[in-house]
Amino acid sequence: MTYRDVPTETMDRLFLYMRALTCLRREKSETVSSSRLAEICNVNAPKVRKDLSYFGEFGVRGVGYNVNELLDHIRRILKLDRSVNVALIGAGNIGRALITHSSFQLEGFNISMAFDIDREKIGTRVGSITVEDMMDFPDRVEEEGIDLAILAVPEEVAPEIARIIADTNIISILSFAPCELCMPENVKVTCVDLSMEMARLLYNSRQTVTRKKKERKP
Amino acid sequence: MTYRDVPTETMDRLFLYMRALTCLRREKSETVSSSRLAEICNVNAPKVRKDLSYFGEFGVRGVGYNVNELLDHIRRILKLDRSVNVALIGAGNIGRALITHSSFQLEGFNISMAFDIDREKIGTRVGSITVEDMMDFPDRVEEEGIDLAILAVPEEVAPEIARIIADTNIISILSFAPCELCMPENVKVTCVDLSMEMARLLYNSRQTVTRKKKERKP
DNA sequence: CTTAAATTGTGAATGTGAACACAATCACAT
DNA sequence: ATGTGATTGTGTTCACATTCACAATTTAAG
Repeated sequence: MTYRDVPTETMDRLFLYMRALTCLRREKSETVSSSRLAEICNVNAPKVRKDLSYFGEFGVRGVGYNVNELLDHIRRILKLDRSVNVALIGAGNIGRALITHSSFQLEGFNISMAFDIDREKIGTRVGSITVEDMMDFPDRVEEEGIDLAILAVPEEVAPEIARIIADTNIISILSFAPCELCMPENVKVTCVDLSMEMARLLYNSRQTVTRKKKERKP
Repeated sequence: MTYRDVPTETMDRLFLYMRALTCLRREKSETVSSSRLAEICNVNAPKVRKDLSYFGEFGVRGVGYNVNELLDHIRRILKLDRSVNVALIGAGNIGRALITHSSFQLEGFNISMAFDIDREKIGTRVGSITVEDMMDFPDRVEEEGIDLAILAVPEEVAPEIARIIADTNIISILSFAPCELCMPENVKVTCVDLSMEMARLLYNSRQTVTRKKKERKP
């Protein structure tokens, strides 16, 4: 099932709603109103309602939305109702942080394998995972059914690694290398660039007073 | 100087252009055409030209844009022509990764101080920085003129730390805690949630074939 | 000097998303 | 039962952003 006439922006916000609902569930909230949900996500209430209404009538008038129910609906819409297998490439500082920190292991994403090209690191353990040889990556990925790769290697080796990934059937890469990766067209790469986030953040803080307040993109 | 009638979206894309230009400069490119810049940023060429034209005429017809010159212009527009002082709070795995990894120390952002509440960590060195006591944070921040704080502490202590920050005049926080922080209205918080990034990425990869290609938001 | 190729800058048209007001619905108290 | 307060769902209007086509300008070659 694909949702053809749903605005791209709405689709985007669904991920925000998902995160907020996950928080609310953790806090044992039973129901949530559109205005509360909007508040958490930094949007406005009518937008929340309109967004949700594209997919059905999930709320109860006069009451609000059932947190668990709505979360399930959204997860199904976003095709996140099955858990996702993630492979980490690069067992350096970032890699270790990602595996160790529980907050990244959120809801259905589990980093189940780690790879490196460094002989020193291969065979060592990070958390409960043993670092494997990057040479074995293509075979192992197919065996284990990996959906997504996290690229946490130094910029210099990123292109080399990229070539290895390109030969597998992985089509989703989350990269920490601050550069363009050369990839086949069907492979989607998201580049995590914290300095860009900081720049945006800083700019917006500085504008708060002078500029008409406007909601920020997620 | 504020830019009143510039679309929000244009403002947002400026950060993308900045990153791309930084890359290009590193690769010693002298000039760049709108189409090449568009390619790197995953947008289209007319959009790049229109965006830039809101701020002046930076290009040369028949030739393109001078990389250095354009980068300077954009940095000035985004008020990033002076370097930004960043304080890290939390000297755990993430914190260490941020300091160690050179790619985060990008262009004008320097993490110059680190704080923690853990007695064990205070006084230790991370890279070239000595971890200080969080109790001293308010004073030290004022002394050193910190523009932005990175919050890389476990979720449990995040609210406590948030209160300390709230009493300083820091108005920009980049948080790795996957939860809402209670902050005064004028303080902007950007929450880095990698699992949400992963979810978006995965959804978009899966849609590539069935859905009409559409540019992704930055 | 003239022509061709490349590339920017931009006004007008088009498309898309946001806002808003209000009708519809529900829970609950009396 | 019935009214009241709360909250959702949505059609319409409006504002904003994107696209497109083309004029303007530059470089380079003949």
